[in-house]
Amino acid sequence: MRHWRGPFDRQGYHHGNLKEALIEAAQRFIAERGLGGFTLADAAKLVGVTPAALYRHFRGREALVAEVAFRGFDELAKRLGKALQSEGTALERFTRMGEAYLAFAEQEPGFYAAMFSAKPVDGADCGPWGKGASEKSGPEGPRTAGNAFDYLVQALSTTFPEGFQGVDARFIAIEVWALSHGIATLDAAGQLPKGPGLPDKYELLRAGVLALVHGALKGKAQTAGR
Amino acid sequence: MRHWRGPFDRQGYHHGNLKEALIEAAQRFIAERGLGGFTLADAAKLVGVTPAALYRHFRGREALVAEVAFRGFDELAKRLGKALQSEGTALERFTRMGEAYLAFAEQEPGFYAAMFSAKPVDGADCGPWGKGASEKSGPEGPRTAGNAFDYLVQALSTTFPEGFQGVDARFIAIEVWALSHGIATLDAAGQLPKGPGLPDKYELLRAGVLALVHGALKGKAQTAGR
DNA sequence: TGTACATCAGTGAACGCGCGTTCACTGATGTAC
DNA sequence: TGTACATCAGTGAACGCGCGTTCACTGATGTAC
Repeated sequence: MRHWRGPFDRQGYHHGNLKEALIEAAQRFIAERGLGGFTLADAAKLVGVTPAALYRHFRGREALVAEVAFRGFDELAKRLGKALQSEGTALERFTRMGEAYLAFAEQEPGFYAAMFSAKPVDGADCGPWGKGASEKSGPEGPRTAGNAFDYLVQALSTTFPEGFQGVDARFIAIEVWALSHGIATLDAAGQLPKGPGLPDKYELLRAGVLALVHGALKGKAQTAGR
Repeated sequence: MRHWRGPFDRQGYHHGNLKEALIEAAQRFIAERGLGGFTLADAAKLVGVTPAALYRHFRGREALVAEVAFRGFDELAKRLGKALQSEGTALERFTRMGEAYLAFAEQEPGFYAAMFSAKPVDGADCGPWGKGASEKSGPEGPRTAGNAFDYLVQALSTTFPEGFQGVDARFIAIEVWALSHGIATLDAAGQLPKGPGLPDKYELLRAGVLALVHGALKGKAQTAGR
């Protein structure tokens, strides 16, 4: 067993860690060129391997992209989980989760694009509301860390233990996720207005989330019977 | 001047309305197959024309997609403007704008994908916050209907004339847009959770927007000095 | 310790395909006389 | 009213390219004896 020297290193006939290297290359190219601009030939070339070698590890292009998306959901869940378990008050930790989400989308555009642009593969259950990568059982036994959406619901319950006056926490969680996703994608597309007097995306999300949490019930009451 | 018989009709050597027909075909295929899955050959074939004919009307593929995006922003502005000027109370009209946005994204996925997935063409100023298609001057003189984002800011000011206690209406407008965009894109990707006890996207947006409007200031106060 | 062997990750050449784009050409059209 | 002409929208063939995928083959590796 040869040692792994880095994702794009290569010594000798066998790569040693081709699968991981291909995933990392795909992630990089998707980030740079978008999901549609990513090609297997590019990834293979970066890794220093013939395109055909890819088929020893993946069924094809779609499977590679699906794996990138899968890893992305896993990584996002990890980051949200970490923020949820960080120090400080519950509100601080909750706020940190939002920042972690936006930072993830900005720092890992390859992951993010694969996660939310790819057509969901049939049978794959790894969306934000799926069982999540972390629940799948691997050779080292099932990992039960839960998924990103669960983390969000959990954070809402912990941060606002008084509840939301009967409103389902999942309702608010979906709102929060949608706002986060909207901010992240508009920002990534360069369509989030910026300028003096306008808030940055972190401020935008923080204020928005708190408004959603505090205003949900009031808004509901005002439009009751509509 | 021959009469136009429908976008995909064709009689004789000259098409008569090829430019419009190509735009409509592109919109349809982008809706069906995504921006990356759309090809000029498909569009030309549907319209009943050689691919080369396209170059009489567009510089290339990118220009055609940009035109679709352009039309999309125009159409969206029209729909929002119509909702804004509809009957009923200010709040009803405001709510109707949100519904119009989600309906547009659902009914016109070709437009929506072109608008928000396409890389912005340099020189083109037709994003949600750009000058907008409607302000461009055409042969019949400048149309000054304004753009979609302006409509939103205007609706906020009209619906809540008491203001937002010093908070810039644009701030709230961006939040509302981001939430709308997030809900629309998650829904389009099939990643909006659905089920008994969970709200549909219209309810989600309506409650969320009202929460954003009413909760913005409270949220800001709570996190002041952070 | 040395050797034969099974395994299988990666090779390299080739495939069929469809893409966007170009080019000289053609034929329908409307207009000037 | 008829005819010559300019215009230009669409043709059709071809281009170079790069894609994802396949296939029989090869050579490095670890293991059994």
